[in-house]
Amino acid sequence: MDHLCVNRYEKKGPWTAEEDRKLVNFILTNGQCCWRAVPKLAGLLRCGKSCRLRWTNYLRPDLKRGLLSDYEEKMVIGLHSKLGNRWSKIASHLPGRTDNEIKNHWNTHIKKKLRKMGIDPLTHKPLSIVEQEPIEQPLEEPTSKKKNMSETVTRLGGSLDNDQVMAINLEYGVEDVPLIDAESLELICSNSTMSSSTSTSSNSSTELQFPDFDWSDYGNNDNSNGVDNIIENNMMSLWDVDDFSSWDLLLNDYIPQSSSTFGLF
DNA sequence: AAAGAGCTCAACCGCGATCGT
DNA sequence: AACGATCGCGGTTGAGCTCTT
Repeated sequence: MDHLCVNRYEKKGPWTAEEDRKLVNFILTNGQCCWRAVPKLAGLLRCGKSCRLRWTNYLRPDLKRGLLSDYEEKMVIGLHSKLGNRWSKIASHLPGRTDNEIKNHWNTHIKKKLRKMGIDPLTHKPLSIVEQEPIEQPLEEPTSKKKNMSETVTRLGGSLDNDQVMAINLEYGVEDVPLIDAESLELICSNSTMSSSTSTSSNSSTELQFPDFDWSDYGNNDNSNGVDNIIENNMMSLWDVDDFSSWDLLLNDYIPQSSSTFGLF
């Protein structure tokens, strides 16, 4: 039993626009700290856990929205072959994506896709082989997994080159996709030279750009590991221009329309 | 047009890890 | 070292939406 959510007066279920507004306002003003105290201080009848979840999975301004691109999907498959169901680890390699989002996408799309292609989503081996072998947990054998991942990407017609595949493969990595405080947000918005495209599609055919935003300046990003930098550099190109359009809404005229935050999606 | 089936994803639950005393 | 509080993760659920018949 999680004693963070035991108060019977605490509200559950879908978040309202008003609740979202309160939480966003509070965090942008005060930053993230002590989730247990957040609901009380923000005037919410929610438990801290629920607030944290809502913020990390939905309200965080650095989140990408929409379906994963082909490239992101390939990254997820590759990372999954290496890390298994460690969704938060996988998400840490995909800036702007949450563990929950990746987990959902895996369960609803990628699993089926792989099965359709004759690949076992658990082992990343061809189903015909898997049927003859006892199930092998992905985390147990690092060396064979590198091969598996490469094979998987290749089978998918993947466009990842060897460096990218190796980068994905390396043990653990970007631990901290930096969170952004209110001050930083203002800085980013004022510095951003992004076009104000109004496209809402996350279509991978869209030419990708990313803002002139140096992540190393933010948060506790103490990754001294060069590998992480490689991964980060590769992944930064995944940022969708349109994601930053919501930041203006957050900071200026955020007028909630529904629980679908910011009415953008 | 209506009903049922199938799908998606936000939110919840429970557990283990970590931190502070 | 022990214990309670808090956090974060992965699995699961179910409401609402879309598709099919």
